[in-house]
Amino acid sequence: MSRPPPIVCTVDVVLLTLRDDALHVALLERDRDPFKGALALPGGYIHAQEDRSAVDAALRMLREKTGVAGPYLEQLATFAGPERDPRGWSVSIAYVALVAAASLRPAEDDGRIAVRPVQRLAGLPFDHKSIVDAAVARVRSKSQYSSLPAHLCGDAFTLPQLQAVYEAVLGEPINKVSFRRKVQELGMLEPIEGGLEVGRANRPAQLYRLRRAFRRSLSVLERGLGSRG
Amino acid sequence: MSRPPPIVCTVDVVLLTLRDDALHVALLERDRDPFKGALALPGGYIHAQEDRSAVDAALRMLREKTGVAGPYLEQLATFAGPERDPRGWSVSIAYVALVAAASLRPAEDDGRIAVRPVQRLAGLPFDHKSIVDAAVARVRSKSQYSSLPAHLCGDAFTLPQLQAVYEAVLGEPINKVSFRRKVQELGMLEPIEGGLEVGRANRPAQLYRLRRAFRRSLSVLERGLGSRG
DNA sequence: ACAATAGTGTCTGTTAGACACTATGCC
DNA sequence: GGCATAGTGTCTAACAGACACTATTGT
Repeated sequence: MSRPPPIVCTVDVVLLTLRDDALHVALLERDRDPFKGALALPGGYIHAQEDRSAVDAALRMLREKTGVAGPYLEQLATFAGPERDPRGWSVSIAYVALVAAASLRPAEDDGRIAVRPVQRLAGLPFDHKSIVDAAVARVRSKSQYSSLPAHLCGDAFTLPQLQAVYEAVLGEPINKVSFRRKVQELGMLEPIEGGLEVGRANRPAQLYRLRRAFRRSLSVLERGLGSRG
Repeated sequence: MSRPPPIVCTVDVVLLTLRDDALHVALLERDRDPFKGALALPGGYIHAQEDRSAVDAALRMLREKTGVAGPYLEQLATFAGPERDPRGWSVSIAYVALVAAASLRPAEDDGRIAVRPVQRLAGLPFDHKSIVDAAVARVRSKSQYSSLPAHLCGDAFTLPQLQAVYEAVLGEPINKVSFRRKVQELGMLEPIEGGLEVGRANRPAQLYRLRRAFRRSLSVLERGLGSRG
């Protein structure tokens, strides 16, 4: 009765990025059974000796398996039950991480990860499809009223670029004036002095970056973009 | 490397109710070490043989330890780390449950539970204070744009009563007209035919109940009550 | 000059809150 | 009738979206 039951406890990370105006998820080929050889979410056992927290474990998975360091990261939900893993009752603490597309290139070129669109995902082992779906839903929902999509951009970006990211995530066009009002209200950006996008045959756009305070956290609005989604 | 680490895996429930216009949490006296005798959240080990999921485990805790059956229940977050439990690295999947105050009376009268205001909580063992704080924050946040507070009411209630519940949870007065517009928009209520609140020296109020579809789920608005929180 | 996109000013429809009014019970 | 609270009509201020205009680059 007072002896802990034999429950497997893991952390899985849904690492999302934007490519070709569509959300993509980073997957790894499993190197052991069950589902050896299948593409699955980066994840693994918590190391009680090493990890100081669950977030810590998630960051370790990302670092070791995908080379990604210091991304935006938040806990998604915990998936648990006797059916989700053929080895028996298991618990997976799932996290969502967002990175700029460029951050995934090295690991992808090395063949260490595969990047797949979140639509048309099939054949994922365990309940990883459900976990990805939950992550995408969370990201879409939070994008309506927070600075979250900015974490899909690189270090410097223009407002039109940021708007395109919001539109890709939300899946609908946004009014330019409203968008800029909201970004102003969010107050998470600072202009880069003298930084302009160059090389195109039009008026260059001002470059911005995330303010230090919002590099790994969010700015949130009372009322979001008025999407009727 | 492939052997699961010795991690304790538990479920804890923050069972909230409204009393005297203030959120209260249900606590149990711990009957064993660590923290024997202290008031703590209802919780315990997942029973791999018995529980079909984490929600299932949470419902079992509630039923066995507080007598509460069929409340509104949602996953809150998972708290994990080496410090939160003196026995070592532990994982607690935390849930929030809401019930009408009357539902707690039997267990409270039997001395099986203690009901305490969520403000002025002190001396909780483990990281239970943090868990309660997170639960309260979640409830307040979600109350701004959903039918969640209705689960703190009994089976039948009037709109003025429901508004008082929202105001107690949100901690600020709400405009009557706006409130009724939002409730209408949420569409989670149905009037009880011929049901009127009686016995008071004024015009009686119409009684409502939650529509069947919303008995254990939420109705959500695009834009919430315009609180400037 | 022209093409193309960045960025802004302004108008209008929608929505939320204030206020006041009517409705209906008990005494 | 008077009191108290339920429930509604309506005005106004705030806000979001549409539109059009100006700004600034490369060619």
